[in-house]
Amino acid sequence: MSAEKTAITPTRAQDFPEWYQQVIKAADLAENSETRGCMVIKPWGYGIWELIQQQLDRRFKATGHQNAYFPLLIPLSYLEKEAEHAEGFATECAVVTHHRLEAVKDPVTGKTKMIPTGELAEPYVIRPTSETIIGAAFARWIESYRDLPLLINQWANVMRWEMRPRLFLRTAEFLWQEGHTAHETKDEAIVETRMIHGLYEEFLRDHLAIPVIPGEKTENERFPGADMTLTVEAMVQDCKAIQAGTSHYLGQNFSKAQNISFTGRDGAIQHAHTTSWGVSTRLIGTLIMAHSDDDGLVLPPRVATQQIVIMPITPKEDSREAVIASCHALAETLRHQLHHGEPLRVHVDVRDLSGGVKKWEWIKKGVPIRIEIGPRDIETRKVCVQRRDQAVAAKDFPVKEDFIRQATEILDEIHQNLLARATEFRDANITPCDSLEAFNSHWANETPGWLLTPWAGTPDQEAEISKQHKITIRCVPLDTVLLPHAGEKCFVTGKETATRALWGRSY
RNA sequence: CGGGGCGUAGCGCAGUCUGGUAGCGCGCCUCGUUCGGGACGAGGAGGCCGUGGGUUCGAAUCCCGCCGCCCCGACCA
Repeated sequence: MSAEKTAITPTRAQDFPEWYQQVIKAADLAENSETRGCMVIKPWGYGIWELIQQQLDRRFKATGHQNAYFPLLIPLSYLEKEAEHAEGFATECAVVTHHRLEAVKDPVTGKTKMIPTGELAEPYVIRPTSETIIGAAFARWIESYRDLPLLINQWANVMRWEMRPRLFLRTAEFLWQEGHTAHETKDEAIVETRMIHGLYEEFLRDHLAIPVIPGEKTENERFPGADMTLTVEAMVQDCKAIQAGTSHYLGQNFSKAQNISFTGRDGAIQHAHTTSWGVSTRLIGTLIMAHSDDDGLVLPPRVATQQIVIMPITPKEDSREAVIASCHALAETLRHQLHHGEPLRVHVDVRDLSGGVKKWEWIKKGVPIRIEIGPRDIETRKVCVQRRDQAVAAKDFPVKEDFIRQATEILDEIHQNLLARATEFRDANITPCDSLEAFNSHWANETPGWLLTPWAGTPDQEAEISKQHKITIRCVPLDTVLLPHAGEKCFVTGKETATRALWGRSY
């Protein structure tokens, strides 16, 4: 076996999209289902989502939001109320038109067919997002300025009839959270929109170890019906951009269309200012592409379904029981430790498989720390520690008690290493650019990084450049983001400008 | 939704041109030898060849419809 052999074929460099699919398969995260464009999320993948959910939910609650649940099916007429918004979704919705199935037996073949009957007077749309149905509820619930702000979040599935699905990144049905809030004033609504934007940025950084560029979408790229769309843009290992989360200020557009109004402090009827914001199972696709390597998945510790896997090494029958007991005892001790407020997630793999097979399985699944304990380790009171952020062959043999003490620190160290690695990669692949010529030639590269340019162009100019190079303005980065400067004059119009646009290919 | 490719065992594929009711590798199960390591040997299980129809004595193979998947576009909150 050659030293270069990788657990995943092809490698990232050989065929990135195929590598991505193979990582998902090797880590047993998800698979395509019989239902078009939809995936089955398997336990190892769903566990990641549950952790994302729990940790984000805690942050939403801490910032004053409450969870609620709204119907999956939205009356068609609700979408008709908000024209601009509805146009943005119209072509990709699944529509429910019947409410009964009738079993009909074919007299010739004897086979039973199910025929939809009972056509609905008004069809329902399977929610592509819930602005309209939640807005209708808000219209009922809000009467006075005293009812504001109304801060609601929903964990749900939504459906968009995607033409080109990709596991986790773009599936027809996906899981997400959608926050919907209503406020008395524009300022308050914008504070909310920005607060959530910041929350997403921190979550990506501190929980998923993904450094993002926070910024605002241009008018062309905005959510249909929004006055302002904020985004967090992640760069993955083929230098493409992934919009990892968005937060929208919807102005009074939706509240006027849906009559979300209230009596103000001055007694006058006013329309509320609303926001909406969300992240989805796409985060899982983003973290796979951001961190994984040619041996498979690499999980950031805070969202690892299991953080530590202990593998008993039992070469001799007479010491077998003692080794396994020792592994369980260590696991139990570790489970009593807290890592960012949560008990360590530790698994003992007692399956009767050869050690090498087990070890590689957990490498491919991306477990942050692997522990091996054999008869010799019991005698020396040491444990064999291997880390997913280090070379496969790298091993450390600390005294067991020392490891127990250091376990949570090692997890944090792994997190920091992943974040540092991803940040370094991102920064190396963002280039300042203020010349049209350099800009145009840049996109001929095989995996072009992002360009940061001074920008004062029109939406039409933006659209033309986008089409020409198959790129988009990912965002206009926030002032607080420190990126290298590239002159003061727009690379297209030559006008002086303080605005910087970040261009790139995206998923 | 346009252009191309493909549906045969859990996975990857051969067989299709030149019809004669299925084969290889990996995986899986059993036994044995191994084993601080992605082991080896022997034996075994598993498929109405995507689906509906047609041609034929006979169809994985030929013809027509449908469904699904993959790649490239268009679309993508």
